[in-house]
Amino acid sequence: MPQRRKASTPAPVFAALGDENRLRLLTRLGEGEPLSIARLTAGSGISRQGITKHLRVLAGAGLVRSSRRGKESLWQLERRRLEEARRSLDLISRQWDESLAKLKLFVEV
Amino acid sequence: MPQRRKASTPAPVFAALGDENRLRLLTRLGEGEPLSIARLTAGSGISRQGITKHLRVLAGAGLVRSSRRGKESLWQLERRRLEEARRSLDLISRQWDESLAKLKLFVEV
DNA sequence: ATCGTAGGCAACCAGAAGGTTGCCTATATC
DNA sequence: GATATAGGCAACCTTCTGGTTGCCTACGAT
Repeated sequence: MPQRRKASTPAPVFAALGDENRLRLLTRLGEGEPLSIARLTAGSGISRQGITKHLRVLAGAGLVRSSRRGKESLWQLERRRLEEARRSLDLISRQWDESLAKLKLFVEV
Repeated sequence: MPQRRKASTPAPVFAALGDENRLRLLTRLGEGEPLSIARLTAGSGISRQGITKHLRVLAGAGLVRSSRRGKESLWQLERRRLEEARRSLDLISRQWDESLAKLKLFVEV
C-alpha cells in the first residue's frame, strides 16, 4: 500500500503557516540554499531550541525537510505541500466565485 | 488617515485557516448564501457558542463578515483576504522557484 | 586528546485556544 | 402579554503552543 495519507485535510498546513516566525523561516529557506539550524537561529531573536521546534512543526506539516551533513542538519523547502495549500485556497475562493455567479444570475434573470 | 493596516502579515489569516472546523465553516459559506449561526451550528457537532467563537476568529482575520437581520446574524465570506492569502503562498513558492532556477543555472553553467 | 561548535532531549512555564455550560437580552409570533 | 427562537456574555476547564533553560552527545579541527 502506497503510504496513503488518510484524510488529506489542509488544516495542519495552514496551522503551520499561521505563525510569524515560521513564515520568516519559510521565506529564508525560500532563498533556495539549504540552511543549518545555527544559521537560521542567527538573527532570529529566539533561541536555537525555539527554531528547532518551529522547524519541526513545519516538517510535521510537510512544508520542509531536513538532512544531516556532518554535525549540522540542513533544512530546505518542500514544494509539494506549498502547492497543495495554494490549491486549497483556490478551491474555496473558486467555489465561492461560482456560487456567487449563480446567485447573481438567479437574481438578475 | 485611511484606516491603514500596520504590518500586513498574512500569519493571522493562515492561523485562522488552520482549524478543521473553521475550514468547514468557510466551505459552507462558500456556497454563497449568507447563513445564520443557528444554521451553521446545525450539523456541526459542536455547540452554538463554539461556532460563534470560530466565526469571530475568522472575522478577526478578515475572512468573513456578519450583518444582523432581525434576530439572526448572517455570515458571509469576505473575498479579499482569501485572495491575499493566496498571493502570499504564491509569493513564497515563486520566490523559491526563482532561487532554485538561479542556483541550478549557477551549478550548470 | 581536547576544545569549540551543532544539535538533541527533557523539563518547565505562561498564556492562548478550543470547547463547554449557565444565564441574560432581543426579536418574532400566537 | 406569553412563549419560542436566535444570539450575546462570562466563567470555566483542559489541552496545545511558543518559548525558555540545562545538560548531554556528536562531529570536526587543532
